[in-house]
Amino acid sequence: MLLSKTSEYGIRAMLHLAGVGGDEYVSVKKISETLDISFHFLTKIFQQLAKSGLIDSYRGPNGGVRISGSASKITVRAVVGALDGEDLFSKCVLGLPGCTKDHPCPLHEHWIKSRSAIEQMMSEKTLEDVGADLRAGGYRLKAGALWSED
Amino acid sequence: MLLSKTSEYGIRAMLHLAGVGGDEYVSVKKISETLDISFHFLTKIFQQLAKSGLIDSYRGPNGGVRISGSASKITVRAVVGALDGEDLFSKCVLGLPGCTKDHPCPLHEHWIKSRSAIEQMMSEKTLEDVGADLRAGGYRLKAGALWSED
DNA sequence: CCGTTTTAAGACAAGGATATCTTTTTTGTT
DNA sequence: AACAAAAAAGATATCCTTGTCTTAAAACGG
Ligand code: FES
Ligand code: FES
Repeated sequence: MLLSKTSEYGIRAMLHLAGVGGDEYVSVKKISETLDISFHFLTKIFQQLAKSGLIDSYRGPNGGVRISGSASKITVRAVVGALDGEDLFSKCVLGLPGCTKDHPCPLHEHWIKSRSAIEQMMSEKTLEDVGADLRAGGYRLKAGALWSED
Repeated sequence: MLLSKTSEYGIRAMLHLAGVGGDEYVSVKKISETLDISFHFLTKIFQQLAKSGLIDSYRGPNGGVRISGSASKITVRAVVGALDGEDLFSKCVLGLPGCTKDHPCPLHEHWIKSRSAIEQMMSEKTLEDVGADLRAGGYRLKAGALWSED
């Protein structure tokens, strides 16, 4: 699998926040119910995203999480980096240590092209872009239903 | 991680066999020592590859494994398919069930392009091609040393 | 001040991937 | 026939990811 469940859930949750828009705090409970993701697991994921500075969190009644700063400055690439780390974007496809042009495995030249394509794809998608797509309709963030705010 | 350890090891072992060339049986023990891969684990992997028809195996003294049929007909793509299955080449990047144009997630259009690029990269690399590359020199299949037959 | 809502943090359980070990079966050699 | 070499098969162990549960801390409203 390309991404861990942690990243899959984390991206879906962040894209959902982008779709909702605004700078209101949304409770993790609500998000987990809307997207059919385990509440406790999602809580852990948001804690990681908070430590990475991608979200703000606030406790107490009407608390929750929200995208930190501007959604136009955060990319899917950043979310993956915060949750899964840099391995996908830096490591050898065969798992050999030190993937460089000087010590290539037989797939190196081809792999780094695909790897860059993935990274670029994730880097050019800002949360703001996806939020607009979601609101325009036709896309989904969970099984069985098109996106809606709640 | 893109590929499981099973696929990483399996590809390295198959590429090694391609580098050795010929239709002699090579013992799994020898391969595991040459590539620094756990012998027992590699045995399991070759058993899967045998069931998929990508290798022949033979027991007893001077037995071992060899590429089945022609190395020019087997691709890295086929090895991954046999060991990790088709998920990488068919599933939604966000893990949603049923990745199709009709029920797209917000990353669908971009992801299927990257996904196809990966599949094509792996499909155009035959074992024969890589075997020739290895023998020409300059590539590695293990940490710390360029490829050699043993 | 007290109770409720919410995130934070930590403990724990279930599962799969990875790794190791032992036994069995096949084959070749002496 | 006896022995050795090698893959096949199965049992078990270790680790990491995933998932659940419990308790603590913060914030708000009455
Ligand atoms: S060394 Fe293998 S992809 Fe770079
Ligand atoms: S539906 Fe998500 S990649 Fe196709």
